[in-house]
Amino acid sequence: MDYKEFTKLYASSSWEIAREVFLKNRDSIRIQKEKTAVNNLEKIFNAVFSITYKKGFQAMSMRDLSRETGMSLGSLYAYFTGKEKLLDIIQTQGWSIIKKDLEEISATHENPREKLRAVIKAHIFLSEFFRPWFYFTFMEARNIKPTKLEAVKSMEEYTQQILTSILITGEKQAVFKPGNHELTASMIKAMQQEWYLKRWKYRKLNVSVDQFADHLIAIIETFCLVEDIPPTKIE
Amino acid sequence: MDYKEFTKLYASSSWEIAREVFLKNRDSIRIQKEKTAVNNLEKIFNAVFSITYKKGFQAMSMRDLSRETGMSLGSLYAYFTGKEKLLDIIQTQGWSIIKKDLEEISATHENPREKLRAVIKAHIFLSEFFRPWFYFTFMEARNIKPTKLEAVKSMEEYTQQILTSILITGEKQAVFKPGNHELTASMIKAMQQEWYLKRWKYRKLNVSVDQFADHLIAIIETFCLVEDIPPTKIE
DNA sequence: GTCTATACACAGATAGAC
DNA sequence: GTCTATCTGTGTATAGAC
Repeated sequence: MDYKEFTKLYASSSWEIAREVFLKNRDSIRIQKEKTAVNNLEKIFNAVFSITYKKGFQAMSMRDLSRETGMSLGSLYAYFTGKEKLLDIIQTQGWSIIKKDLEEISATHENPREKLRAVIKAHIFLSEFFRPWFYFTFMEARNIKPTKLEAVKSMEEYTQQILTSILITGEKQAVFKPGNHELTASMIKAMQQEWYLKRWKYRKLNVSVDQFADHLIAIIETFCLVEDIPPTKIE
Repeated sequence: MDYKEFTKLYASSSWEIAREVFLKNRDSIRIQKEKTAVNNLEKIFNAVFSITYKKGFQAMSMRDLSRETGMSLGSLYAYFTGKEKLLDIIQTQGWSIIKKDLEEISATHENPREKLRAVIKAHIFLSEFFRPWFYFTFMEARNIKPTKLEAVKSMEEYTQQILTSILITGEKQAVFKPGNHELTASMIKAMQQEWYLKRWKYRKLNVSVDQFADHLIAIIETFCLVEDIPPTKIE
């Protein structure tokens, strides 16, 4: 599967994400009409991403946000009770996107080798499609309250656990070599993260998301596979 | 070489770093006595790292810094002309540390295989020793002015270039396989970065910096080396 | 060299008209 | 549902005593 196919099958649109946020937070949002609310939420999120990419969430003032969205200060506060709540909404939704799609994909494949490929690719493709959400959740993780921070860390451990268990299962089936699977899983995560943290670099180098994912998989398969079956034989 | 040996050979102390900053910025620092200035600068840097690790530089107030250092607001402003200047000093010094030691090490080895190992390890060991500097320069890179930001990006490209050229030289000498070396170098950098961005994870997993570095090198050598010479044969 | 006290700008947030 | 006008706290930075 390449990125193009992926987007057709899995990715929900930016509007659908905003709608999900609206439904989840109806009690704290003062707007009644769904269409208005969802459209403006979408506008707000895009503005937040655009501003914070350059200077971070703390440095973004509500006046910045007002200018970028074209909405007044007063209006903004009808969509969230305060700046902190806005941060919380985006963070929570970000982690929710990651978790949902990753679980879906890790359930669909049987063979460990294919499963490993599918999960690695899915995560990279997701991070490409929802790059602002991924980037934001990572970079602004420090700004959330300690209680929520624990949730973030366990989320990191959870997604790593998915990879580790694939490697362990593969070893039992003699598909993968023995080794420190936990550490290998960490390295995979590190490389996946690179894609959304340093996009400017890959745009400059003219590396596509498909190339990037294939290269990562080549490195990991060379390291993990018992026999080096040429990649063309499967799929 | 392991981490313990490395620290004996290369790393300059926290005090020496502060002294270097003092000498570089004598014109903007209002304190005359070297000993006083250097001691306080060291205290200030440690306080900045401790506070910003939790909430970021923008969220750190000068009052926070005053509390953490035990110095008054007025005193702090004798060491730097403003908060922005403080950020600039730390960023500049951070990049300077990385550049200096990396150049030194990449010049010391001849054989491409050993050179690749040495450079990879050196970067990881450096980031362990100066973790607060590395973490800070990465996480707060967004807060610097666009002109300086270009310098940061070219720094990233420069360190990557060191790795790429080792891989290219190695390919010419038939030590490394052909491939997209630029992309491989990127992946190495991504994994190196993981060490200082997610230290909490490796502390929890009980992974030492030596283990981490060896695992990274094993992955990369398995992927790049023409023949898989057992690692014990060299060094 | 370091302190306390203070100036002044700008942030987040709300009230109330439309 | 959205706007403008405004309140109040906190931030950076400085003046001037010690």
